[in-house]
Amino acid sequence: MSLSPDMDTDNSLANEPSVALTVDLVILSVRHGGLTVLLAKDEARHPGGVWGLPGGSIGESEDVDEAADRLLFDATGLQHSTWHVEQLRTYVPAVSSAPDGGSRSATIAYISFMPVGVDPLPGSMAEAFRWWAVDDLWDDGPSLALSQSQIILDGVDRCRSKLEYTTVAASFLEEPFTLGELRRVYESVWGVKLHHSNFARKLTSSPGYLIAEFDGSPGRASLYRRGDASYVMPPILRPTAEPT
Amino acid sequence: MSLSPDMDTDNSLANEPSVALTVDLVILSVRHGGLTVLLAKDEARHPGGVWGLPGGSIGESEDVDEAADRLLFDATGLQHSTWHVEQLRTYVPAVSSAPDGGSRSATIAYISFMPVGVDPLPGSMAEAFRWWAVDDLWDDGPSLALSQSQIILDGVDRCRSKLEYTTVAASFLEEPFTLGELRRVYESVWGVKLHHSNFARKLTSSPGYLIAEFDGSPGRASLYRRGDASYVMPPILRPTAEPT
DNA sequence: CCAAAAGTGTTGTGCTTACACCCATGT
DNA sequence: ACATGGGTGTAAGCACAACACTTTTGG
Repeated sequence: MSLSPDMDTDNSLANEPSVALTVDLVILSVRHGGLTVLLAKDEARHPGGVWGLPGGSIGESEDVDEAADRLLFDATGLQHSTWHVEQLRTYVPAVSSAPDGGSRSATIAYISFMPVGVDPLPGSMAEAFRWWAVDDLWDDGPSLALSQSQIILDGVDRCRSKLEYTTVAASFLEEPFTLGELRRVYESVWGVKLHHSNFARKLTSSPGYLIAEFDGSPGRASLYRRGDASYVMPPILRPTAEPT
Repeated sequence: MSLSPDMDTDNSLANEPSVALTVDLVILSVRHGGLTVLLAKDEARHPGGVWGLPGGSIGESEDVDEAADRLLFDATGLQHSTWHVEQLRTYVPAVSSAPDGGSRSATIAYISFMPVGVDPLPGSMAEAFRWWAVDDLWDDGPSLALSQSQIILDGVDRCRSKLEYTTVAASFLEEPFTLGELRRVYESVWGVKLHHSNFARKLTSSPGYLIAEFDGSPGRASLYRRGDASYVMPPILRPTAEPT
């Protein structure tokens, strides 16, 4: 049917139209007891005074992962060596549905987790940054482009499920942290309540998740740092309403 | 440091260089007791007589998911409505490391699972297709571009881990299938042996995974179809050497 | 003095594992 | 007849959930 080797499936690197290749960052954090996302009011990237995801384009000397690292630095002003950054997904709408109607756009979305206490510096780029609670985004939130909403939704989904079987929850916290703080991360992201004692047992027995830094007695909370493990074994399953 | 709003982080859709935006397909199947990947010998996409992943470029009237669907049809000649297709990752090397040295390339990789009994039709495009065992790919396999090897590795990793907590294993089989066939999919992909009785109990008790079509007595195997569930609850964990 | 948070202990339940056993089919 | 594959049963072991209890800190 569409076996057309000469026009559509052929891609000899020359006759491509101009493609706007951009990186969008879904930077998440746990603040005020809920999951929040960092949005930017950037007239260049999001014209019309609307809020949107921070990001930018890829430099010639860097690959896309390096570009995401650099743009994350641009948006937050801080090194992120201990933070979690991963590619989320790439969005390429049909040309006809592109905003300007004519040119191809491709958006490579990344997701990153940032601890509290780390705040972006809005000054240098005349951009305004703000944390928005993701639960209120669709009710009280700012006006967002449809594609941006979809990217945020996908990023939040990825975040929620990654907490189950990886150790990324700890990257929402600055070291050292207590088990109670870590538990509140899970509770805030998932919107559930977890048993403090069983939670502590499960996390401390997961090999490589946590490194005890200060051993606390019943009154004083123990302090921990992130271990080397990336995966939690066995996984920490959400108590209610597992996906079916 | 790299807070350079005017040149690097600005991406007003106009001044982008030509970007070759292509879709690569990692089409996996379980054949001869092991995981296999479909490679194409396509002079247009992979010059020099080397093997590579099937794929192509995105048409103007379609988004990237639709393009992956269409290209999957082109490579296999068969509709895939019941098969599993998902985006894997996007690869954008630095411009300096591109094959022709000058232009930007972006490869959006998709992964798809195909049952046995479905074979691609190589004729119409003068392309040669072949299934290659992924375990032998690095020893006895064809010469592959480095980027293609990386994409295949990432796809196989994604496949192996998705078997644990989703129902995609069933998409490696044509309906109806028996629990033994499904068990051999897990065993082939993971390279392990599973207890037949406990495996059957676990799978049949996972809500929505399987729909019994023919109820077998102890001698005759029951036949099943895929259910509506996408996730396995609880997950089927690999017996040996879980990730840490 | 009381509330909240963190650590420790205990017990029952449920699931998984491992193994044994049975039934039907095909060669 | 026997090997193979599939289905059923069961006892041991383990993990987890739920709850009670203690200790410290903070107001």
